[in-house]
Parts: sequence; structure tokens; C-alpha cells
Amino acid sequence: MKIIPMDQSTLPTLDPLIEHIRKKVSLSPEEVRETLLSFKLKNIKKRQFIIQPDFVATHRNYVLKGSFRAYVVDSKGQEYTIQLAIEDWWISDYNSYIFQQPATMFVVALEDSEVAQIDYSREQYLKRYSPTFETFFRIMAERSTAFQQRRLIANLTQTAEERYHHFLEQYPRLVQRIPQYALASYLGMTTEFISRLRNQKKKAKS
Amino acid sequence: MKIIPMDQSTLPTLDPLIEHIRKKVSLSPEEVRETLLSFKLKNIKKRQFIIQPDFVATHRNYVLKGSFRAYVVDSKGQEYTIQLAIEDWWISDYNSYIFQQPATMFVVALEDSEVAQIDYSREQYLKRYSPTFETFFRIMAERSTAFQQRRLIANLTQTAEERYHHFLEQYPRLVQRIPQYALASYLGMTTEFISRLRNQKKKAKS
DNA sequence: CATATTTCTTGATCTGGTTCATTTTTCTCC
DNA sequence: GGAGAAAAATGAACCAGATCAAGAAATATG
Repeated sequence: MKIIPMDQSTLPTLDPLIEHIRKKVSLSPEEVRETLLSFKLKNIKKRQFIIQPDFVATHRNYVLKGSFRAYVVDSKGQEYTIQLAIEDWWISDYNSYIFQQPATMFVVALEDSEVAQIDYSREQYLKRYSPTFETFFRIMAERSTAFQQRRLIANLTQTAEERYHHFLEQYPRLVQRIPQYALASYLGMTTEFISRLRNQKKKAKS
Repeated sequence: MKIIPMDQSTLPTLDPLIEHIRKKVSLSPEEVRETLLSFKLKNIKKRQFIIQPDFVATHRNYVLKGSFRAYVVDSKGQEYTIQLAIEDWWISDYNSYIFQQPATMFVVALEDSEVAQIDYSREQYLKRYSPTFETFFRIMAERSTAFQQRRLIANLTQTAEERYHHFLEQYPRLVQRIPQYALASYLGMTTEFISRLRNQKKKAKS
């Protein structure tokens, strides 16, 4: 019943999710049970979309394996990466999910991936079921705000080159795994520009 | 329906705050009482700082009257406006407040103002006192995330001119009240550039 | 109400990063 | 493992918006 396409693999479990939640709030056995009942495992193939514009984002996604990119596309077809996610991160179109309105973003798998999904109504149920979940989602939202604010500040105050280097320092692992165009559009610059930065570095090294 | 001119003033009350909270959650009489006990009214003179770098932001501030600007200053002395707030908005350095760490921002009054302040430990108490408050702050944080994401997308996808015009459409009232340099650094452009945009418009009109 | 300070305007010049076009490298999948 | 597709690199020309400088308007303050 479980099809595990990748070469070597662990049996997929929700353990990392429970761990993740327990870093923020303490869960009773019943709360753990409710959590396990609320989230569904899902395998997502590389290049597969889990959210698309005009459809309501019905789920919040916790990445168990793989990586994702959330992006918007402007009228000229230009893509802008809004969020990136690897293991132990969450991803969705929050404007769509929170307000249950049509999405404006695409969210696509960059690798063969596995996510734990909770749907909107089940999340509401969880929060009613126990204030612990209310607290958990409150903490998530707060951190998310704080994170976005730091990103906004970086975008306003730093040059393209500084943003690139700081990202490299902060997320060296992530950089290895995502394509250059995803990184470029996340940092608000062109792939050509990143390419030049990398090349300059090579030159300087030798 | 009540237009209150700048000079003479009404007796300050927390009524607008209670109204504000009740738009998001329903409050029992006891919860109203706890709210009233938790928030303190404070008068802030124009140019007065309520948050400064290196000091922990001890309060969350709800604006009852007046306006505020939150900004960071880079090594070259350049200022970048991170947040603006008028009546019925909240303002703080959230990275500082949420994590109770030293602030990186200044928050300054742009006009003679009045705020309702709650301090960090009292907020924690409120959330323990009733899950309603947990819910309220969760909703606040979620909307804040959604708002910031929209701003980030605007910054990534739009030209300086587009950002200026969209801001004008969305917040015509706000624009009247804040100095040009505050708007410019909020939108990520120079005051010179805004000045030119305004001038071009005048030309086109006549 | 006069003067000092802050904010806004205007012109000239400059530049970080884009755009466009082409080539090279790296994936992907039968 | 080889053809086709996707991603990255490279060069040349360009431009949106910044920077610098200096004056004009608006606000604050004694």
C-alpha cells in the first residue's frame, strides 16, 4: 500500500511533525492522537503542483521530505519566488489558506517529496478541540511574521550582492538543493546576475 | 461620523480597542474587564520614540490617536521605514517584542499621539487567562503575515512608480498625513523620485 | 513675525542590475 | 548512452532609479 519510489528509503511517518510541534507546545497523548488523525501523508512528484492560482489553498503543508517553491507570475510571465521550503518547513499560499480565498501562487515540488497535509476545516476543529493547538498556530504565525519582516528588511536595505552572500551564509544547504533561477527570483534578482556573482568568486579564488 | 479636529480633544477611552478586538473574537464581560486592566493609555508627543535599538520592545501598541513610523538605519545612516501606523493599527518591533530580544528599530510618533499599551508579561497572562485571547493574538499574527506577504510581493513584482500609485489608491488618507520621506523609504525609493512622480502628475493634469 | 530648521523640488550625472541574444553545460528519460 | 530539453554562463547594450548638489517652500520656535 505504500509505494516508495526512491532508491533507499525510510518508512514515512508523522514522527518529525510531532517532534516539530513539541518544540513549541507540549502535547498530551490525546492531542498527539488528534494530530495524527488530522494530518495525511502525501507523496508529491517533482514538478507536481500542490497549489495553483484561482483554486483555494485547502491545505497547510509540512514538508517531511523533498523541497518546494511558491511563486507568483506577473503579466509579462516573470516568476517571483515567494517562499522556499525543505524538510521541517511549512508551505502554502497563506493569503489563500487563511482567508480561504482563491490562491495567487503556484506551489510546486522541486524534488520528489513527501508532505503532511492538514485541511482548513480540520485545523479549525483542532483549535476548538484544544487551546494548545490555538497556541501552536499562534506561535507559527508570529514566527512567520518575524521571518517575513527580516526578509523585507534585507530586501530594502541590502544590495543584490549582499543579499546573495547572506543567503549563502544562512542557508548553505538549501542553496545546494534548489535551482539557480529559484534562488534568483527569491532574492529579487536575475539568474544572469547570480551567475556573474558566482563567476567572479571563482575568478577571485584562483 | 465624528470628525475630531487636531487641536481640541475627546476624553481618551479604550472603547475603540474593545471594538477592535470584538471584530475578531467575542468577549465576555470578564474578558472585557481583563482587557481594560491590561492596557494602559499613554500620550506620546510628536518626535518622541517609543522603541529604540538595543532596548527590548516591552510593549505592543494600539494607536488610538496620531501616527507612528517604525524604521531601521543602516551603516551609512540611510533610513528604511518598515511599518507605518495610524488609528486602529498596531505597531511595535515584532522581532524584539515576540522574542523579547533587543530591538533593531526605532518607532517614533509622527504626530502628537495616544496609544494603548500592553506589556509582554501581561499579554502572556491574558493568553493563559482565556483561550479567546490566544485566538485573538493568533488572528492578529496571521493577518500580519498575510499583509507582509502582500507587501513583499508588491516590492518584488512592481516598479517604483507602480508601488507609489498603488499605495496612493489603497491608503489615500494615510498619504495625506505622513511626510514624503517616510512614504519614500516605506516604498523603497528616494524622496527625489517621489517628488518627480508627483510633479509629472501635476504636469499631466494641467 | 522673523529666523532657523526641516522638508520638498529640480537638474545633471551616474550606476547596479536588467535585458536580450547566443553559447555551453547539465539534466532527463526513453 | 544519446537526443532533446532545461538550466546556467557569457557578452554587449541599456535603463530605472539613485546620487549629488543647490535652491525653494513649508514648519517650527523663541
